[in-house]
Amino acid sequence: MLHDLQQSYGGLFEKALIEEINQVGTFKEVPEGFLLIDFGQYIRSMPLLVSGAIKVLREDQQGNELLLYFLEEGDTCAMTLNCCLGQTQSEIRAVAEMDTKLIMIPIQKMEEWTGKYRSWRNFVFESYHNRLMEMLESIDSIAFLRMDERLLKYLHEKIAVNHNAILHTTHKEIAYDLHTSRVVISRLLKTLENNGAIKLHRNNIEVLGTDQN
Amino acid sequence: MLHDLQQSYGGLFEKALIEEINQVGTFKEVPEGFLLIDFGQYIRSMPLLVSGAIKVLREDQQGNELLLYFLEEGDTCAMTLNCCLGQTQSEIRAVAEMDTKLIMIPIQKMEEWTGKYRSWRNFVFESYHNRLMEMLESIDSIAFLRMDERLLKYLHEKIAVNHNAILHTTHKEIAYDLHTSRVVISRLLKTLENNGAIKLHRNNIEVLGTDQN
DNA sequence: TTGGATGGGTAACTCAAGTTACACGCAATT
DNA sequence: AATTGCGTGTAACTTGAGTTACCCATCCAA
Repeated sequence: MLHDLQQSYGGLFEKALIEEINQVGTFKEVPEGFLLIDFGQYIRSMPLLVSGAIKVLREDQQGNELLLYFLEEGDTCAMTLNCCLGQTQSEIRAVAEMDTKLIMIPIQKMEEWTGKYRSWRNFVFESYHNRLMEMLESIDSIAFLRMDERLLKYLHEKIAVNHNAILHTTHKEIAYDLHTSRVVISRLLKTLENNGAIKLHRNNIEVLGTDQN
Repeated sequence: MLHDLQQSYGGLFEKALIEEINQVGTFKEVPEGFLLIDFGQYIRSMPLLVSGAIKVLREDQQGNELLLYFLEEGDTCAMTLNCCLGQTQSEIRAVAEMDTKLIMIPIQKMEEWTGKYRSWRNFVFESYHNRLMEMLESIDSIAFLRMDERLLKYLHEKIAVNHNAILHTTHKEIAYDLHTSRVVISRLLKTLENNGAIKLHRNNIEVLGTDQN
């Protein structure tokens, strides 16, 4: 774990903090699709992402989902920070987008460290900042873009976190993430294919014209 | 200013911090409609709200707006926090919803105080928390509600911050805030009136069935 | 008092997106 | 080989909301 820690957070945290994390943190490895946090759950520890990616989702009253953003290496879950501090329930669902490695920090340490380590404080502030920016991005997409534009953006985000221009997913799952119906996604994907932006296959989508090809 | 400070933040901050704020902060009083921050501006000070309310907006590429949330007494602008720390430009526009009193803190103090005062740290964290929750609320509304529901919710939020069930506003302004067109708002308002939820007058809307009546 | 600006009402049309329904192929299981 | 479930394609219809156009009323300044 120490190696992973130094790899991902060595440049960010001072030595003493790295050591503390190494002592009180627990290493966790979860497979793709693993449900890390669900709505209404109380959170007892805070995740630091070492590798992989996490999908953060919101749910409406009918149980339909909406993707908020992805977390990647070096990120932490700001919503978790919130819940820890406020002792409130989780407002979001977090699912492993791929096989993912994390270090879990007991929440008691959080408060302690914010007083003790300047680098930790800055890290927490920066996490909040990043999450707010991602929420803004998300609002922009939902409020200002048409579904076809949102879809294309989604595909490119997904490529970025997966480092692979071939997305192993289904139309149904995309529809869940974008809070629409499968039929709509199939229709729009077909149009994108006709425009030469992507190629459709069973269970995967090849996105053309990206750096990952 | 000291009086206002103690009124709004006395229970929150320790004495020493209140005194520091009193020394370095500058009191500011702005009229309704005053543009406090605009997109792209660099921010040199951070506002603490003493009384009144502030409307925080996002803009799309065509220059159309979208209301994100309101700030009230005891709040601060988390987006400002962000911008101060990151030295980046403002991502939002902030407009006084009514005559508003603020205390402006030079941003250099922010960093200093987060190390020095626990109450300040908690205040900043809590502000971030509140803003994230409001962004979530905002996303819920945009993504999950129909325009008529969003409109009704908007009216009630507006009543809450104005402490008055008669809203002095125009259909056009509501349309801006909800990122739609005046015609759509007029249509929906008329339906609400026919359902007995509101009464329409020139330049003001009376919302029925609230505590403020 | 007249003309312009602003606020609001309403009809008619367009379009993006959601819904329903059904067809077909692929893959795993029996 | 037959069954079942899943992933996808597509047509036909519905609906919420954006657009255009034109109406009238109020208010204010020239």
